[in-house]
Amino acid sequence: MRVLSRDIAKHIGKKVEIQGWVHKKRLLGGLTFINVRDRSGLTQVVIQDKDEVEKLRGLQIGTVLVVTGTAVEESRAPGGAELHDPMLTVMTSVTDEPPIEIDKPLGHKPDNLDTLLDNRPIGLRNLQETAIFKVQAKVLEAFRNFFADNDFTEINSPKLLAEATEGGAETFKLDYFGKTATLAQSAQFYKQMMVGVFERVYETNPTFRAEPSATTRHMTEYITIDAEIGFIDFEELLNYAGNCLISVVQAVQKDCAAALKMWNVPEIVLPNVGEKIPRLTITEIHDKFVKATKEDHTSEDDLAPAEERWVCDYAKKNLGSEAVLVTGWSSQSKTFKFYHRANEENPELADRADLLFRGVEITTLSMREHRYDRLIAQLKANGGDPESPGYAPLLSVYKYGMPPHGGWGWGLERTVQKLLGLSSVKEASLFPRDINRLAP
RNA sequence: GGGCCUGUAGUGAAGAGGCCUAUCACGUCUCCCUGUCACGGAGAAGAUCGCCGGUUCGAAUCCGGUCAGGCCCGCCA
Repeated sequence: MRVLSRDIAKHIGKKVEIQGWVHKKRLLGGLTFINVRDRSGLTQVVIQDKDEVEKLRGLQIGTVLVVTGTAVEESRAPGGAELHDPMLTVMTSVTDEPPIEIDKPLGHKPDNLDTLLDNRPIGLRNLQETAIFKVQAKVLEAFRNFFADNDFTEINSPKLLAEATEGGAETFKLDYFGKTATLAQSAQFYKQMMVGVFERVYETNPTFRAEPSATTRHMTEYITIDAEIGFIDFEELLNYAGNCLISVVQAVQKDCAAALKMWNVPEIVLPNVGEKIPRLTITEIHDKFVKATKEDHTSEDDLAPAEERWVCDYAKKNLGSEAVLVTGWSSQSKTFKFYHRANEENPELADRADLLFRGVEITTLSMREHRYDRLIAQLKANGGDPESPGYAPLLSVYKYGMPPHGGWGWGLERTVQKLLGLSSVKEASLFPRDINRLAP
């Protein structure tokens, strides 16, 4: 009966069997320590019998073992317990040394990112790398909990589409039995349609962008946490997003303390649950940024990357939050998409915001235009054809009754990147895809 | 797409015209070591310095090209 490393301390004095990978060997002559890795962590095994040690001769880290031994309480052992008088059985022997070290932190210098990613299948066994994806899993779990608590239904929309319609990002095209298909650049239209069915929906799926972006925050495939909420106003939408971020961060702080420590994450400065994420308009940020840096972006209708970094730092120092909701977007610029809704009192502005966290945009949220006639007018003004098969299914739901609604697209990897202070978003993806990487 | 930068054993780094027959650390191999946890000690193997060409008496080092990456900007989330 297999016992996991995390449960060794519950079996003190008993003979137990563990199964896992050799993670580290330390030979001290008459005494040998090995660490055996399983899904719950490491077990220290103390070997004194020379014949047992000999079984490991020539075998490398990664060798898969069955070890039976006596669980012993030992204050000098990591975790307070270890296995004594072990009997080793090699399940899978490994004679090749790993191409990348797995028993100590790997370098994350940008210059060496390529090596790190080329060796991903093995490098991810490094516990520091594993921790990134434990955090990612926790983030996803926290999102799901947030959505469940708020009565959302999880959906999965198709990623193979007939044509690109949303506008904005470039799409990937591929052969589809002689026709051209595109990979979904977002779940936008489908989640909007599903508001007419479920009111509140979300999905956590990949999305594909054929943008030639070569930066530390872009990938061609990434996971978005897409949410869409019916019967909501802009103010409520902003609060939903803010509360969602806070609850996700708190879940990570509560359950991933070891990972945060491993990555030397400084204290995360955010408001408490129920309090509001600070809001600043684009204009306010432009003005403050000019004063602080003499760098002028006041004529632009979007924030420059340097402004995004600066304003999060500013808010951390002055507003008690490393997250900022950026409002005050123009409804007259190309940042305004045809399905966005202009503000009722000030039609020059859009009911739209970006959520910035630790210097990067992690979420875009907006209210959608739900009034059929206005939506058609906005689409036409944008050059779109309401009769085209790309728009007709979406438009039909507005014809047959949609409430005011809004939602967001939230970048999972960016969130994890910023949570752990990783230098590139690619480090927060198991197998990242970018402009020049398609493997592994 | 534009600008700037990098490429040296499996991994990470040093070397910036001759001291290079290329140095160090980790890893690997052999030996010693009974409380290690980035164990320690002694020794060994492992690199035609990304590739092609040029300058030079002499190139890891300078120049040109090329390939592979990175960072910032643009685009975009």
